[in-house]
Amino acid sequence: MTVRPDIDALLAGTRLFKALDTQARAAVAQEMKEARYSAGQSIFGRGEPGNELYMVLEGRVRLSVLTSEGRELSFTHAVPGDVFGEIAALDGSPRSADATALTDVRMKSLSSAALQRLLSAHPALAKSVIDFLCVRLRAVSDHLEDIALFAVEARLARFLLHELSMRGRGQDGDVPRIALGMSQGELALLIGASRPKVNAALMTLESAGAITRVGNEIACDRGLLEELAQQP
Amino acid sequence: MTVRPDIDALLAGTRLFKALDTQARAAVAQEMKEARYSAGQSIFGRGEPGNELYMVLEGRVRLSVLTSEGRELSFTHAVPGDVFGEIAALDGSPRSADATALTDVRMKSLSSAALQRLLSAHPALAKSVIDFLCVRLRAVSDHLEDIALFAVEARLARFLLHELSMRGRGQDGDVPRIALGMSQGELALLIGASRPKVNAALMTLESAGAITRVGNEIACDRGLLEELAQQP
DNA sequence: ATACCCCTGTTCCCTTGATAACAGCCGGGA
DNA sequence: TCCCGGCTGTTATCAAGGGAACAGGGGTAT
Repeated sequence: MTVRPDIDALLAGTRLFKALDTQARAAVAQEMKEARYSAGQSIFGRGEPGNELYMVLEGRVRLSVLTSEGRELSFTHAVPGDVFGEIAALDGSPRSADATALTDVRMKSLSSAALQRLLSAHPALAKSVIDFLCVRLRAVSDHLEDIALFAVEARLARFLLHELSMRGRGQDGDVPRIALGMSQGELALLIGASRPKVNAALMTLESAGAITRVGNEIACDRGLLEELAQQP
Repeated sequence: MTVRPDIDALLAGTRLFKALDTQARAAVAQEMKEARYSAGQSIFGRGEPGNELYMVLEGRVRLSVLTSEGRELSFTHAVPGDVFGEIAALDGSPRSADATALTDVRMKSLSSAALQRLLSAHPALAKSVIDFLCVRLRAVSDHLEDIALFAVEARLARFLLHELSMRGRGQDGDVPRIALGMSQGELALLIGASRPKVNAALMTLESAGAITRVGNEIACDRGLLEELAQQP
C-alpha cells in the first residue's frame, strides 16, 4: 500500500484543482486534513449542513439518495482522485445526497471556509471550479437521460462504456478491461434497476460477446457495447 | 406587451448575474444581443459547438434530448428571466441538449467570448456562476431522483410543487395557482412519462382534491400534493 | 360553413421490470 | 472443521407503464 501517495500529484490530476500553479496547489494541500472512515460508515447524510469537501485517497464512497419508503439510487461512486461533497461546500446549502464508505476509506478534506478563502486568493481556482461543475452537470444529465430513455441492458452497456472512458486502461488495439470493484447489488443502484435484472443483463451482454468476465475484471468489446447502448 | 422590459432588472433577477454591482451589470447588458426565434424553431442542437448563452425575455424554450429511436425527454423549460445554454458557453464543449422554441421567443444572447472577458474583469461574476451551476446541479439531481424512484403520479405532484416554489404566486393562506402554459404532451416529456399516463395522473390528483383546474390554471393544495409526492 | 389540426380524455393490449424466493458458492471466523 | 453471511445465478408472479388507437371539442384558416 502506498504510504504517502503524492498529494500534490493527486490535486494536479483532479479537475477541481488542475488549473492551479504549483504554488497555489501547495496552498490547497496545506489546508487539507486527513479523514478516515471504515467500511459501511456514513460520511454525511442528505439535509445535513455541509462544511467540507473530500478528495478520496484510498477506497470507495457511494453517493446516493434514499426515499422514505426505502428505495435507493446511487448517483456515482467516488474512487481515488475523485472529489465529492463540493456542492454544499460551495453554495452553503445542505447536503444533497448521502455519502457512505463502501470500503475503508482514506481521504483529505477541505473546509468550505478554506475553500472560500482559496477562491478569493486564486482567481484561477474559480475557473477550475466552473469547469468542474460543468463536467458534473453533463454527467448527471447523461445519467438522467440513460435512466429515462434506455432499457436496463442498454444502461448497463452505457455504464461500462462510461467506466472505460473514465478509468479504462488497456491501450491501443488491446481488449480493454474494467475492474468494477463492486457487487451486482451496487451496480444495480448505479444503473437504477433491480439486482436480478442487472444479473440477467450481464448474462445477455456476455452471450452477445460484448463482455467477457475474467476473474473480477470485465473485458469489453467497445464496438459491440456501443451498438447495444443504442437499443431501446 | 412590454416593449422595453428593463434588461437590467431581468439581469438582477437572474442567479447568474444577481451578485454583480450595477456597473458590472451594465457591462453585461452592453454585451448582450437581441435574438428572436419563432414557434417550433430549433435554437441549437446537441453536439453543435456552443458559442453563446441566452436569457429569455418572452416566450418558452424546451431543453430536451432525443434518442436515435425517437424517444424524448425534456430537462426543463426556460421562461422569461431564465438563462440557458450556459454549460457549453462556459466550458467550450458541444451543446449537451437541444433547445427548441415552443412559442415565439425573444431573448438576449451573450457570446462565450464576452462571457470569458466578463469573468476575468469581474471576479464577483465567478461566484455568481458557481452558485448558478450549483442550483442547476441540484435541480438535475432532483429530476433524476424523481424519475428513478417515484411513480408517475408522485412525479406529477413533485413537478407541481416545484413549479409552485419557482413561479408560484398566490401568497399567504390563499390557494396557490399555477399557469402551466404547456400541453399535456409537453408535461409528459418533462415528467418522463407517456401522455395518457399524465392525463390519468392529473385526473387522479384532481379527484383526490390535490388540484382543481380553473381555465388553464391549476389551483393546488400544497399539503395534499406533498403527501402524494411521497408515495411509491 | 367546412375542413383541418391539435389538444384532451379514455380504453386495451402487451412489454418491461420489480419483488420475492431459493439454491449454490466462496471466504472468513469460531 | 463447520457455520454463517454475502454474493451470484435463476425462476415465477404481478404491477406499472408504454404504445396505438379512437372519440369529442375548440380554434383557425380556407
